[in-house]
Amino acid sequence: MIKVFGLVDCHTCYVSCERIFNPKLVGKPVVVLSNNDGAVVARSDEVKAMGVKMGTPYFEIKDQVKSGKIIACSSNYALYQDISNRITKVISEFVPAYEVYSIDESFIDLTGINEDLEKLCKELKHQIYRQVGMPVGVGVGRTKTLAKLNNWASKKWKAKTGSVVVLLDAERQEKLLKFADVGEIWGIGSRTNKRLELLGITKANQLAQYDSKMLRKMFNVNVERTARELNGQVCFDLSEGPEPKQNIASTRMFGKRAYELLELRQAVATYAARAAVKLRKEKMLTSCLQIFIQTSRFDDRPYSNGTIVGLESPTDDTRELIAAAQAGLTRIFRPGFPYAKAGIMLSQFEPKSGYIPDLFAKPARRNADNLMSLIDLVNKTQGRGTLRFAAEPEAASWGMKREFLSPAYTTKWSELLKVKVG
DNA sequence: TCTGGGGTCCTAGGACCC
DNA sequence: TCTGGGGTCCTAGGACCC
Repeated sequence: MIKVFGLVDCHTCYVSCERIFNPKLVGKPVVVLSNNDGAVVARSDEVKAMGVKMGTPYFEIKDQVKSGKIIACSSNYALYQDISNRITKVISEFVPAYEVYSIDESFIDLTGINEDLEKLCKELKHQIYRQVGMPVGVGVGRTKTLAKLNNWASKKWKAKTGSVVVLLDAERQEKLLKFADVGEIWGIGSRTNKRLELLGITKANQLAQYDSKMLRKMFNVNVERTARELNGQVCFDLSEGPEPKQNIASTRMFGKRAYELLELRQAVATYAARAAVKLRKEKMLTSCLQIFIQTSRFDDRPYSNGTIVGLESPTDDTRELIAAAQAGLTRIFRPGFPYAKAGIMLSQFEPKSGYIPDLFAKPARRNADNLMSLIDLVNKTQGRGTLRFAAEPEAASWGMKREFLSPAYTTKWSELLKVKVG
């Protein structure tokens, strides 16, 4: 059976999320800022037209924000995730199989659907807009890589007002490959792009025609697969259901430099607790915790260090993880540096169900499971931070800056949108 | 002054084994 | 001058993604 893949992608996702609940932002130049209001992570079309690049540091556009030329929003991931979940629900009602690829993209499997696919995708787009308020584009092709590229084309080809591009016959697909730069292809990043240029490969069709065995030799198996996919040969299949995570990270830049061990201890405890929540959500136990601290990479005298702390026995107990993180921190902390960032990473997981501690393992603390479930439940229903460990401060000097935060419209009762009638 | 966070996969190279 | 040849496993780092 010949496969058909689609890619549904939210148009300027975070900006559109903000616009759903604040229609005043529609048609205006809007950016969404990263954590700590550090840099631009999403731009509306109006802002793109002004020449503001992705990743621009906030201070470079501060004047335009102050003077009202650009509207800034702090990122509100709880809101974006909630919108994303609603979109997934609409998709799930439309197609037999799909893969949530990221917060703003999903692959859909259209194989064997005996309908006008363009019409079907337009209807899907329409329903997502009607039910959730999110504008999306859809690209359809013989492989994931082609679906991605066709989705890109849906934004580039002005004639395609419907934002749905379906290319299933080789000739029409080839036309796009001739038009698209290799750098636009999914899986070809800036490094590979530069090296391909040296070989004289600048357009997607040239990569498709290049000897794939040579590509494997000169680059790696992924570049080879990407080239094959451009020819319609499926190398990346749909993966249904999220793969179990292999790593869990919680890392943050500080809102303000931290110098004292105490500040870092608090930060690290907060991150460890956050990672522990994610771990329990995955229903996994970890036996390896990594911790790192670093000054800003723009500092004259940078210091960066990390260490690995093995856990005595696999655990998902926040207290164990905080203790391990503190032990690691003591090893790598050096006084006198302006620390800008710290982080925790967990790895080496095993499923919690069916875990049998070995005879000599350190026993889990009493009632650990009940305590952790209770904490998670309270924090989920009453808001993050309602219950926390003593090592985590309520408000920290190094905490996140979020000057332009929108309300939690959909995830906190107290911040539900109020509608006036009459 | 101010520059994101969280992932995955692949590869090269070292350690170790017989 | 020449200096086994496979394996496996692990890790750090690179490259990519959104």
